[in-house]
Amino acid sequence: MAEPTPRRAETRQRILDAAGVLFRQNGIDGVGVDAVMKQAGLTHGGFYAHFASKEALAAEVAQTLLAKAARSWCEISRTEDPDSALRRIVLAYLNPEKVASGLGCPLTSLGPDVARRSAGRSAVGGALKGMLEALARVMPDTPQPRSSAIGKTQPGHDEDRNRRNHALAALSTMVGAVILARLADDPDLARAFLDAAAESIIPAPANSPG
Amino acid sequence: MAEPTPRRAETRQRILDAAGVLFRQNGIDGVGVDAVMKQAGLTHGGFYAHFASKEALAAEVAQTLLAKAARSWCEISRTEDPDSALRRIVLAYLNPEKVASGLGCPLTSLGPDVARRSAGRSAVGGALKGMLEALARVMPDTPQPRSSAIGKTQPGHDEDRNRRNHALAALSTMVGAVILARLADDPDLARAFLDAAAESIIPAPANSPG
DNA sequence: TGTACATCAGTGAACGCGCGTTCACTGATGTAC
DNA sequence: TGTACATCAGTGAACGCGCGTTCACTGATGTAC
Repeated sequence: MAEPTPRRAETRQRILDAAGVLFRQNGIDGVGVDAVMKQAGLTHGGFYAHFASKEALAAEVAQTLLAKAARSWCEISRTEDPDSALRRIVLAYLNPEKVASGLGCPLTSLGPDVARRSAGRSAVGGALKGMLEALARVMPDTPQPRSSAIGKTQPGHDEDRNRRNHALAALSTMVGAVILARLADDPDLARAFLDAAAESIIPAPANSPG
Repeated sequence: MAEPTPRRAETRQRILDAAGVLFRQNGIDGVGVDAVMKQAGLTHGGFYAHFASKEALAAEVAQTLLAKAARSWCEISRTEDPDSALRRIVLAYLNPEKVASGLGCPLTSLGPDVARRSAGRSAVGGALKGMLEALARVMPDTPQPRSSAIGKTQPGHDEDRNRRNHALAALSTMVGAVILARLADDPDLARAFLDAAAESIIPAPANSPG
């Protein structure tokens, strides 16, 4: 009931960090509570003093990592001009070494797993919207001219809607490219997915997303 | 050593089909051999007369489903003009009911799971390339003009490279959009991912990918 | 056509194992006087 | 400063369970004569 002891909170965080690494690399079902606690430097018995269940841990891991990504994108979108912010966000997301490490955005490693668990889905909902808002803020408006718009909203509204659609598509492209790059047995093909995705999102010529 | 009996081959196919449904809906680790065999109308003991292990089944399920998708795309790309073929392929992939069912392309449900298993990765390599080739064949060349090309290859080569890059990015977008749509707890957001992805891939105005 | 036998697909009991979870206990930390 | 006690984070043995896998067996199918 009282405030959690500093030490307790720190241990809890260590468990979250350990699970963040292991779950992304091996999948939620591919890692036992035992392994998570060992990675955190503890024994498995103490786990349930910090989390109600392994499922609760998984949901919180996804939520925490996604919220961290959303905060980082918000920060970048506020401190840089839109073009360079977009560039930085996209190239960091598609960085080949990060992709190969299996770490990076949990959407690419845990997406389908989290989507199957209702606890997971509701946990990540807010962070996902945060990522989309940050991304929409740095998206260029209408890179290619759009024909036959229905034109019933005020000017400015359409721009926002357009930027939001670009953000939705761009996040889809990034998530898919990372998953497909990890799936490709051929390293050249893996790299090609990442490069093609970066090129399709970043308007200016992009030579090397490394 | 001899030819497999017709009955044997048919049973094997029933197991593959059952696993194709269950693995996509619940994940590979979320379904036991027991459940697969029950869904196929058999008992669990007979499984190992048809497959060496559950891992081998998983790899073959992914390979089979992906090869089927590649064949379907090839067929569409050969029998229709590129624009309508692309439209049909993309709208079928992003169909909201199919997405909600959890069936459809195994890349979206099993992608990260398969990517973690080396047997899985090597099993799907060929089919993945087949999908990309079919997609590249129906992709429009340079929807937006590309500036500062290095221009050292023959004309025609650049077009191919460009179409291939579009195919890589388009497949990434489709895979990501389906995963994110399933992850979104909000049905409007789910629909928005699918619509935005379709609109970003299909050049002409696309009103409803249903 | 009918009987005897070989083949083989599928059954279901059994195995060991690792998982998620519980709980009585230990040992360290912090407070009271 | 030092002792006695309460609190509490973490330990590790134990639990039941479900999983992947094996195997002796059954019952149906097909062949030989």
